[in-house]
Amino acid sequence: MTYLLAGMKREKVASAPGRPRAFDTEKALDRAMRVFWRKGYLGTSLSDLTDAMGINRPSLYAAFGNKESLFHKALKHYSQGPSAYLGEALRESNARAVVGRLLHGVVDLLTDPHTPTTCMWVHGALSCGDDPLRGVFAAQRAAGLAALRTRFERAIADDDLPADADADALARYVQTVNFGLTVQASTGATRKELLRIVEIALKTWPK
Amino acid sequence: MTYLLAGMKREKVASAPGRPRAFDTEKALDRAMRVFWRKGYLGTSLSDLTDAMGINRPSLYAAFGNKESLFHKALKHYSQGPSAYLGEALRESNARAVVGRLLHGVVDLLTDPHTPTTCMWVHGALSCGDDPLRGVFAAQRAAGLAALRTRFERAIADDDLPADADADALARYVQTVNFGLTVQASTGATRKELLRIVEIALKTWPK
DNA sequence: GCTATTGTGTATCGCTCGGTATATTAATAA
DNA sequence: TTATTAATATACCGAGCGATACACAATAGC
Repeated sequence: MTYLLAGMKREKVASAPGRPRAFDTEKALDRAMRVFWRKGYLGTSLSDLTDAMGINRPSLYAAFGNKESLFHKALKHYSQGPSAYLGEALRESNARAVVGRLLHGVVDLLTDPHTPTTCMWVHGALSCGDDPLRGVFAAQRAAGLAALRTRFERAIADDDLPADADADALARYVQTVNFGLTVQASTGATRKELLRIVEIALKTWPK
Repeated sequence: MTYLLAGMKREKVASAPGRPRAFDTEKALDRAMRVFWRKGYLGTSLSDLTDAMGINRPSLYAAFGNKESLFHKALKHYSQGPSAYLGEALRESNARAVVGRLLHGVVDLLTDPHTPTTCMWVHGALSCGDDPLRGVFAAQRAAGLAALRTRFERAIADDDLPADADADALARYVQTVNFGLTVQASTGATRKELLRIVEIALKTWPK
C-alpha cells in the first residue's frame, strides 16, 4: 500500500484529495536530522525540532509520526547522506585503501565546519536512555560491520590481505577506531589531532 | 571553612550540633554513580537518583547540591573507583605492558556483569546535551591523555619505544581505541569480540 | 455550488522534570 | 529544661516535556 501511494504521489503531484502540504518534507527531515545530530536524542525537544523545521507540532506528527519515529527517519537520512562515505570507502580497490578512505572520511565528516562535531549514530546511541531505539543502533552497527567484513574477505581472496588474516576481527577493529575518533571529536579533539591518530592506525595495517 | 568543618566531622563523629544524617554519603554517592553510569546524564532523573540512593530530595540537595553537582562528584568517584585501572596500567614496566593492561582493563570494566556495559565518562560526555558539563569531560580527557603521553615519553627515554616514536600521537591512539571499545560495548559487543579487537590493536604495537 | 478529505494554527492536555518551602524530628549546648 | 542547629518527610512550585483536540483553511471530485 505504502509504495503505491508513494508512486502515485510521484506521478501526479497535485492529485492529493485534501489540502496540500505547505512544506517540503525532505527539507524538513534534513533539518530534523541536524538537530538530532547536534543535540542527541534525549537532548532534543519537540520545540527544538519544530523550530528548526519551520512547522507546527501537528504537521510534524502527521508527516513523521512521533519523536522516535522521526528519529528513525532522520537516522536513515543520515546514513544515506553524511554517512555515505562508508559505501564509497568499500568501493576502493584494496583493503588498505578502503581503510584509509574510511578513516579519512570519518575525520572529514567530524571536522566539517557546517555540521556538528560528532557522528549522529554514536551520539544517538549513547543519548537515547533506555529507549527501544537501542535495537536500531545495534542493527546498524552489525550492518556496517558485515559490510566491512565482506570487503575484507574479498581482499583475502584477492591476496590483498594475508591468507591468515581475520576479516571479522579486522572489520571490528576499524569500526572501533572509527567510533573512537568520534568520541575524540565529540569531546574537543582537533582535525590535526584526529589525522595523526588515523596515521598511526594506518601505519599498523597488515602487509 | 569547609575543610575545617570536614576536619571536625572527621575528628569527633557524634559532635555535629543538629540532627545526625541518617544515611551513608559514600554509599549514596556510589549508588548515584551507578545510575548516571547506566542511564547517562540526561537519561537520569532526580527520582531515579533518590530511589536508588534511598533518600529524599531535600537530603540529596543538602548533601550533594543539584543534579549537575552530584554528577561531578559521581564522576570523580568513578575515576577513583571503577576507572582506577588507568593508574594501574601506567605503573606497568614497559609501554607494551601499559597498553595491554589498559585495554584489558577497559574490557574487564565494560564486561563486568555487576556494572553497566559502558564507560560512565563516555556515556556522560555524549548524553549531557549542551550542558556546562562539557568542560569537565574535555579536562578529564586531556588529563588521561597527558598521563599516557608522559608514560610513553619515559618509554622512549628508556629505549622501550623507538626513538622516533610520537608519544603524543601514540597516547591519543590508545585513548581512541579505548573510546571505541566503549562504544562497541555500549551497543552490544560481547567480551569475546572486544578481546579480539584488543588483540589486533596490540599486535600492531611498535617494536 | 456541495461534500469529503487533509494540512494548518492555536490552545491546550496530563505528566514529569529539576528544585524548594514548610513543618517536624533528633541531636547538641546551655 | 530550653534554645539552637541540622536533617527528614511531605507536599508542592513553575516550567517544559511529548502528544492532541479542535476549529479552520485549502484542495479534489461531483
